[in-house]
Amino acid sequence: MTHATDNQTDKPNYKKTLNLPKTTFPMKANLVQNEPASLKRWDALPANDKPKQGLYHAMQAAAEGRKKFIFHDGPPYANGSIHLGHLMNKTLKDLVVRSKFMAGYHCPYIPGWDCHGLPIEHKVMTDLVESGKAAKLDTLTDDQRRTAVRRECKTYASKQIKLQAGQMKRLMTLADYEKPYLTFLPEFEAGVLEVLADLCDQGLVYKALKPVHWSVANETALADAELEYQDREDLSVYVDFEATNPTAVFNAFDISESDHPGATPSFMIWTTTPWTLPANLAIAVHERFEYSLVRVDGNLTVIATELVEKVTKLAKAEDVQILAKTMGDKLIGLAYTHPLIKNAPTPINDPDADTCNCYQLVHADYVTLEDGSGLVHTAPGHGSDDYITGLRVGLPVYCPVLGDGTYDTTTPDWLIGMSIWDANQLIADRLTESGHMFCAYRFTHSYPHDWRSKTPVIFRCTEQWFVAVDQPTKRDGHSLRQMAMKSTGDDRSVTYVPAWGRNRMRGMLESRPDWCISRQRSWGLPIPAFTLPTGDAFMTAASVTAVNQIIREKGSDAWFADDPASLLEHYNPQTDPDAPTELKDGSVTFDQLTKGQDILDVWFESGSSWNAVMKQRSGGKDFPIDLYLEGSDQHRGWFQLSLLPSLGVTGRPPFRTLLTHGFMVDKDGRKLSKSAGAALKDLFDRYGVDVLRWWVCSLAYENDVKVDEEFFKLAGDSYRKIRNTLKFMLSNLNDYQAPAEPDFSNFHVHSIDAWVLGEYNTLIEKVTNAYETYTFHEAQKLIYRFCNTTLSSEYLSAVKDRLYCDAPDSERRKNTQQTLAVITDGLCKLLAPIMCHTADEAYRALHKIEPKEPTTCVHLTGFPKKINLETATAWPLLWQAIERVMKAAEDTRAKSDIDNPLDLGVKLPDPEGTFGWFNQNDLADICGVSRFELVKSGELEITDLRNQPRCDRSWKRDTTVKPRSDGGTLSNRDAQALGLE
RNA sequence: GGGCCUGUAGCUCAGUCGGUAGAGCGCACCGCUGAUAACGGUGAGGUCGACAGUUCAAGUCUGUCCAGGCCCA
Repeated sequence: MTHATDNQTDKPNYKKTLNLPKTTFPMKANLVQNEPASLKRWDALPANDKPKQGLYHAMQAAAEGRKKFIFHDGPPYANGSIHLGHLMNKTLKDLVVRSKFMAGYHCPYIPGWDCHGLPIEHKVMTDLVESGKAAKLDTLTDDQRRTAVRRECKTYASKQIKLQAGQMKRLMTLADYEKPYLTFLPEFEAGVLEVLADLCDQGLVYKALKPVHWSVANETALADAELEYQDREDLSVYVDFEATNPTAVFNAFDISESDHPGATPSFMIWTTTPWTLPANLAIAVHERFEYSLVRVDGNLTVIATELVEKVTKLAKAEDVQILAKTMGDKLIGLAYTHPLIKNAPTPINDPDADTCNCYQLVHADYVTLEDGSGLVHTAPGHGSDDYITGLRVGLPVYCPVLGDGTYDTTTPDWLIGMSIWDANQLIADRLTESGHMFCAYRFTHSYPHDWRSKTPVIFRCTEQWFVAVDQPTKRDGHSLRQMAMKSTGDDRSVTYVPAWGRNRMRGMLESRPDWCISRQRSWGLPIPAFTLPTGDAFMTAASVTAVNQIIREKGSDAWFADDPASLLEHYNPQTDPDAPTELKDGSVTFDQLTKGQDILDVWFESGSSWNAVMKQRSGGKDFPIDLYLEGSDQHRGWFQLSLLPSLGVTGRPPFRTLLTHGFMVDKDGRKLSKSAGAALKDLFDRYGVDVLRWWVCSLAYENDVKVDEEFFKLAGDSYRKIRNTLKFMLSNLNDYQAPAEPDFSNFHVHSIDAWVLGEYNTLIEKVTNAYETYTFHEAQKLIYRFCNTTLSSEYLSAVKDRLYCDAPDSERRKNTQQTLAVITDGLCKLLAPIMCHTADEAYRALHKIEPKEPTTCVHLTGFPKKINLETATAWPLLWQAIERVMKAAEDTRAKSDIDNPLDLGVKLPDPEGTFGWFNQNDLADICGVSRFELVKSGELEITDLRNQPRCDRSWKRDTTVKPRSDGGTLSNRDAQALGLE
């Protein structure tokens, strides 16, 4: 063999005789340019004989016949670009889809969008007003106008879906994007109405006047999930309501007639919503609290004893004197005079209401001594507690506030037509003038707001449709709440990840009120209810089913286009046991009905997706669903509102496992601002999706997730570490042709190759297990640790010498190359769900796939199988010894002028012969030294080998180095590699 | 105000049944220059949110408080 000589020393230059690493796999990932190319290549993947192509369909075709894993997408709202929250949610879901496939399941995934609802309608209406088209709408009939608005909304939503789907595809998420579920599609709408019909059938749907959260800005009732809490400054007032009969009050306090004070006593109430005072019909006290009759600066008033000091201090009262005390139950039934209204008013829509129980003191359990005066202002038309109290003691449901937030004609003249927000101050002023105001101050508290308009919400009584939570079902008499408590209780029918989701959900189900499912808007699925000439509502299971036949065929626009008679074309009152008698006996015909104006709460639609998508598309097979995965806010949202309909209809929960993730917060742990959460497009372009996915995968997602620019940079750093490890392995496999099946028969149990393959086996087991249990950050950590520590710093740095310097075909080198090939292949597969692009890039480089060949793809493989190979059991002990050696070597180098570890030798005492079977060349390579010797006794010794000859080729100073025939100084191994003696 | 959750190194996180606090990143220093916009080694760095309690012993159990998140009132 000939080789070049070094000009300066005249010695042979051996560099060109080494098997130096070489690969087409670049160090620089260039993700932003190269990821789209991968996406394009995957899109071209054929899916067997199926008409559809692309990676998703190829995977489905490959998975046919496997055990199914049913996973269901919670629909994001079809509005705006996707943001950091979507990044986390969609990536986590994709980790499930991909890891389930790789683990050997068939996991189809249908993406969905929540398309109806206020935010879109609001946006569209704003645009229509701005473009001047809104005026035209006013010239149309109601049905025409709503149809026109709906058309615009549909166009808008479709555009948003296209935008988001494109971004989700760029995120490399796999799903059936050609056939998503959209809540405005007739097929979906029909699936929702099926659920509604079944709930009607179970006797759970009713219409009633109830106080609901009402958005004044949008003139609609709001669901709990449509509220968001914001700080708001309000006027807080303490008001004296004069007793009608002073003597009765004094008697209640057991004051003898001779001691009666000469003034009229009052009852002091506290409220933060002065605008509800005109609707006051009662004052609630707690029968077991003690109340005091107090003289405050000359006035007589009643306050809970415990709160006297607090309240009077607040008002800066100077002279406070407690005259007498009594228990709350003595006060019940005492009458008072409303400071603003002479006679108790009757509700505008119920002129016959009985008002004889108004303006009295009543008992209520919810009275506390935390705030206020211990006497609670009660307005049944404006509060949920108040409503219940009103029902109990026989008060009318009086709500003098109209949908637009102004007072109706039953209020005093000076309030009629006025906005409640303006009335707050005016009412306070009036009370001050009339001497009823004890104290008023402004304060800030957290208050519910309409999530869309960001305006404060009020409680207001309206006619709404409800799903009853405590009503027994006709099926077995169990109420939704009972079934829900069972499913979150001990029967363990649902698994919660993390486990505390169970308690959280349980707490919410325990206390939730009936579900208000109606909305007063246009963009949604109409509630197919009719009004009879008597004014009564008509909606039965059979009528809903009948109308649904039309909707399934024509879509919900038919509700607005068709008349009642044609909508009820398939309805026969004779066969409907719940039909109203006037329809049964024919005294009322269909054309005398009027169509209801309400649409369904969007949560009812998404809450029916288990039926409208999963059951319906699979003919009932894909139910119940294995996994729902969403943010922890969905405990109240989609999770709960899917659970309730499913329990009502099927008697069982729709899901087997609920997995929740936390929210993004800033680097200080604070709520993320809107602007900080945006700008995802930018992140794609700066870091690449593989880096973003790697970052998501690293998150302890069950808690809040801190997000900051810095973290993406760090994720980029560790991405590069993985990439470099892959690159190094690939570059040492350049001259390696893998056999069809790897053969480990000539591997020594004590070899370092066997050791690393043992570590690799452990990795496979732990990582696949981590995927299985959705602990993706564990998988990420294990993979990173394996690349960084096991491979890069331990194995690869040890085998570098044999890869470079051994004869290319030496058994030792070939064994190591086979090891590398197997590990690289397996690593690509374990990484595939996370770094989709890079894993496939490395996999194709490993198998030397031509760039134009599209069919080889790591994503169509599966997780690697463990290698059947024994590993020496003494390795853990050996590594402990090696750690001591490394420290000693570092010590020696620090204390001397030796720089290069190859100038060192090691003598390790091994009196028991524990390490006797290990190859001492392996040990030297692991430590990066030239010689490693096991000795029977003595201390660990690091020797200076600088006076020993150094191999010109491998730079090692082992015992075989000597001058060779080519003029160089070489070790035996290097001489052999060059064919020299 | 209530329910659920979180707080451990500068950062991200482990820490099982209560038994002398761990890893990675970053940082500092050293080496290599045949993984090179790489690679290897060594090291510093902690009142475990605070306070009290139970215990021979508390990051771990109990209580109170502080800070933050989600959901609700």
